Amino acid sequence: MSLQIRFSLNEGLFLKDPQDSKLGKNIIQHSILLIDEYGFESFTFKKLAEKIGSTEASIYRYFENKHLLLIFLVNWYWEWVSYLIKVNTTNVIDPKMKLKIIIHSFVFAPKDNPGVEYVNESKLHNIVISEGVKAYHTKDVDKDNSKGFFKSYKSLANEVSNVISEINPQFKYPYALATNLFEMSNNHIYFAKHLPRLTDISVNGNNVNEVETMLNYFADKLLS
Amino acid sequence: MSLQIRFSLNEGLFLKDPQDSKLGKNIIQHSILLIDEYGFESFTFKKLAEKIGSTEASIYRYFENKHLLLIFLVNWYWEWVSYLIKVNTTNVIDPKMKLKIIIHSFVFAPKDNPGVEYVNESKLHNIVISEGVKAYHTKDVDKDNSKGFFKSYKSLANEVSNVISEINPQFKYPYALATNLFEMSNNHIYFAKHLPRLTDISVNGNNVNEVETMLNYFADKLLS
DNA sequence: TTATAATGATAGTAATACTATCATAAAAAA
DNA sequence: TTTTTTATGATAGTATTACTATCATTATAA
Repeated sequence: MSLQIRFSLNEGLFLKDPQDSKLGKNIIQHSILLIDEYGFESFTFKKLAEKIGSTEASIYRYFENKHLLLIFLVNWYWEWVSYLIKVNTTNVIDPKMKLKIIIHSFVFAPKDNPGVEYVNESKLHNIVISEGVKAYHTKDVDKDNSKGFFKSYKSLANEVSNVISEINPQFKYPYALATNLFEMSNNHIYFAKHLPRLTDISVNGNNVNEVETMLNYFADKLLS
Repeated sequence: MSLQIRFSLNEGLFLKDPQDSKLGKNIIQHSILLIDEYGFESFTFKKLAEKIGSTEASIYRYFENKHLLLIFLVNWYWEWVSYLIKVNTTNVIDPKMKLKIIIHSFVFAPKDNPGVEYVNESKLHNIVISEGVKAYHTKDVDKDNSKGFFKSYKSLANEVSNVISEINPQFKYPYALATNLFEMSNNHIYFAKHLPRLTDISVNGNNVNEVETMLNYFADKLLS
């Protein structure tokens, strides 16, 4: 019954592809649960090993360190969003409609078809919202970037910027708008939950309708 | 000759106000230099102690941990920006002009009058850009927020949102636009330097003119 | 059935993030 | 000035983290 999705993520991110083995899938599954529960700083390979009844040494055979694991998860998420967008926009020609669907796809990503048994997309989305920026806010960012660790995000931004340029070829900032839509989405969901005075929208439970409305408003207005 | 600016920061951020003593000022001064140099993760109180010829124990008498020190620095930065905005917008009545000056103030904050001898505003700005998000992306965010640790940022966002509402009282997202201008500024300076495919602008040296132009364009368009 | 690869078990190390205690120096009060 | 208080320095110690190394065992594939 379940989709057998398997993303080709940058091979530098892992020592051994975790998508290929039971233990690897376990690492992915429970690292998502634990990072969501403890936060990235308090998450350790030791806790993870205990949780899955394995050992630190075994986990280190898959990931060099927890930072690369985080980048892996974030990439997985963006690949998943790209996949959703691709599926939802096939046969859509109107670029305005496309952008609407794109926005819907990533704001509601975790609600749409949970596709892989060992990935809790909703919690992964929470991780991207709460910890995602830490993937590229490090002193290693240039080194990591040169290894292609952010390719998933960059190619997604590229696709969205193309749609933006289709809507309005004169618009000067298609990349900035594309990334800003993603960043705003994550930021304002986070603000609504934790720092509500920094936003106008509210998120009740996991109802992110207001975020979608806001992003559509911003996009429409900027591209008009 | 130098301005004797002294910001009243939330007292929960420190055990002893570092602005009150030679050692305290040394801690601030060199923590900025070291965080800028090593990044927040690799920055330790031990390294800082060595650098200023003091001891870990002494630094712990000022700050409970490096995370609170980071929040302190970020707050200091936002107080500094608030101060600049206040100075630059006195006697300006036109809200559109006000917003232009606000944008200019925070994009060029480090270039305008370095005001405090022991704070390198330019490097502090770099820290806010590279590490600032980590101040509130933690599992303690709600606890920290309830202690008022993010008040400086929230009150700045509030002031800017008031100007936005003056320009266009019908605009539905004054807070979101205000915070987005700040976040975009930091993000896209960072992108331009490290992940250029995620933005349209470029930053040559420390020339952030294109960022200012972009933010003005976004603000104008959204509020028209 | 034997080789090969994957995992587990255990141990060990350097660094981090602290806490505690006591001595000394500097500043303020008497 | 002398005393008291406060700030800082020096040193030591602990639990945890982020690994690395080695060897044994169990699956899997040849």
